[in-house]
Amino acid sequence: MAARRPTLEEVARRAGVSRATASRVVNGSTTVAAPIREAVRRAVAELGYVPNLAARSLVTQRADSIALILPETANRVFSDDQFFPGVIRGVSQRLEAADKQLVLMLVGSPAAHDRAERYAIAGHVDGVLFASIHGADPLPELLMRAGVPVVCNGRPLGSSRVPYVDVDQLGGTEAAVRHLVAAGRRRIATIAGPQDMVAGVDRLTGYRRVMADSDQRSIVAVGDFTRESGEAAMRQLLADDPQLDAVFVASDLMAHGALRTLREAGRRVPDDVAVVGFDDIQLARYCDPPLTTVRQPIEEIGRTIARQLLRLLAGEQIEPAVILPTELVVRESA
Amino acid sequence: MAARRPTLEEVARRAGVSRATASRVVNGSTTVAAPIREAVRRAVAELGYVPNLAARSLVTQRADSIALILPETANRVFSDDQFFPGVIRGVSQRLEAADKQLVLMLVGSPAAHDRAERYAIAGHVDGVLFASIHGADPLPELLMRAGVPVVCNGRPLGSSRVPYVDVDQLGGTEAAVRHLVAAGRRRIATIAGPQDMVAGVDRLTGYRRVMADSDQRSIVAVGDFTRESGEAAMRQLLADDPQLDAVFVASDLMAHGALRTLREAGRRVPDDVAVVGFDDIQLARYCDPPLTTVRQPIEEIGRTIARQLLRLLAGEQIEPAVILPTELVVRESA
DNA sequence: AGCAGCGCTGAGAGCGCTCTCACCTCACCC
DNA sequence: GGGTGAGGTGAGAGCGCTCTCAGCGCTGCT
Repeated sequence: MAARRPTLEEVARRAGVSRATASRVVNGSTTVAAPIREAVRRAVAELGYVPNLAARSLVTQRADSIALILPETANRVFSDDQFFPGVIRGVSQRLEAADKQLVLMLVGSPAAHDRAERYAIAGHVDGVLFASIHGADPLPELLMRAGVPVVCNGRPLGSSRVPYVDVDQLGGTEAAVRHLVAAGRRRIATIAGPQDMVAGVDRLTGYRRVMADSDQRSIVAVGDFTRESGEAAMRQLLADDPQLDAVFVASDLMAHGALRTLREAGRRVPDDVAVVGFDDIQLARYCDPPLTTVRQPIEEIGRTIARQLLRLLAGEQIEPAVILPTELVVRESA
Repeated sequence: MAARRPTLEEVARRAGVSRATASRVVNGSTTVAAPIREAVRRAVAELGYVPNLAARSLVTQRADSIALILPETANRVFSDDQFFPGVIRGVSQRLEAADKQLVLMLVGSPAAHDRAERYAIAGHVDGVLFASIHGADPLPELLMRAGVPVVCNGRPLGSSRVPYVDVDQLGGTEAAVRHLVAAGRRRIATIAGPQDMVAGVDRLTGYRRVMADSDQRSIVAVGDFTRESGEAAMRQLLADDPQLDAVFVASDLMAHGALRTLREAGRRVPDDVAVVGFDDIQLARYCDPPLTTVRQPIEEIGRTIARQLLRLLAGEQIEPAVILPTELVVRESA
């Protein structure tokens, strides 16, 4: 298939030096005499030599690349139009600075799950980052036990000792719901996220807590963070309690769906029903009306998980958890 | 860092066989006696053995994984809320069936570009897929010359011999613009995509062709496929020709931005201005009004580039180009 | 009885690289 | 003039695996 590629041996021969010296030049060692260095460089250029990474990592025990595992189908990953890209961008920034290759792996199916596991344990990557973990996915824990450095985005459900980085879900949610209470709303419902994800669970917990504090009854529907599910959940809520005057929606995408249902049902936002989302994705600004929502520092999450992993790789001790702040952004929908 | 992992040697010793036999069992050879096979399996399980892929691919010259390179910043990649995920899903399906690992690489910066090049040439992957190529990016051609099997999504600009898969951009565009002409629109503008991408160029060409055929003047603004650019381009068009009664927008995301500008300018859609998009992303259905657009078989693109690459890897001869059909989807915006 | 042939296993080479260690050359100094 | 050490280079081991090839014990045929 692929043309045979030149080896270091050939480069060395052409430059009239030993393999060891050629290797030194390729790897930027300074202890090589200038003329020899030049000769090797020329040989490399002429042959179009590129080191075989498999051979290199076999001896160095490093792969100089790290995996970002998104345990989702590609659909979910990308339908959320700013969360993943933001995280990825943050991760990229940090890894690029450390000259590590970022490898993205989407594991939706069980087969892909297994393959990713083997891939990571087999030493193709030096460490693994997880984003958006579903349920008590055993993979992070499993990899950690196998000796692979791991950092998660989002507190893992279940009892896990995997270090993670999360945002202040509870704080953000409570700020949002209190905002509705303070505005005089009396029947505040919520569209919760999937209850097998920690973001789904925490945002519902925050909502319930404020409701209890202000002696209001909880009105709950559950979605899965997609637009369609937001639409359906909103219909459900209107059926359950036609009198509701506010909704806290656990993601902006679901809020977008909810807005559509409200429009179809003839409710004006925010006059009849106030709506608050979560995430502050780009779309939030383009909703009609623009969405009041909870902003999370998405890129910072990416940068932070990458930084923690790099520290781990460097042999440092790292915090078991890092919590980043959230912030309520008030626009027109509430 | 990582705990020392067991080697095949240790598995063999524990099972009381040679390394060769252990290897045979691990790789599923049938020519091993059942009791020995069992013993090896047990040893593998007990030690938690996972083959070192670097060592394996060093000798087999295969990596059993293929790269999908997205030469974009993560932002652009994901803001398009259905194109990339669709392609990725299609690719995943095919590769999973072939038991190959998919490695996604986002190369936005020049540094990442170089790293990706080395990564691919260094044999970390058996082949490379490209999606959404910018300008005359030399990377595909370069990799091909280096002996790496390559297939592109989208006809590469410039003179390239890299095999590709594309949709019928011209046909789709012409259908869309003719639809506007047939509806009696007399001042049809366009918001074109970036002119360093073939999708941007072709869709503008198609528009111009129909305009010329129907003796209408072209009214052109150029965006970069993002929502913001669509918004800005629409403002530009309204300033250039306040009388325009239709717009063909080269992507749904830009169309979403354009709709907002039109609403702000007080134009009713489709009464005052008809709008047609391109892509048929999910959002199109959620626009207000729902967007008439050109659907392209996104997942099929992914499946097709993957299939072509796998055929290439298998040593087959493949077509230099495969063109997939597009289809006009009429909703309410035009 | 002898030998071909089959089913199975083990020895060993070698994939392309890095890295240790020994060595070789020169100043430079006492 | 000999010793010392710095600066540079090469030989060779070995990373963990696959795969060829030889060899083992049998069966079954001549």
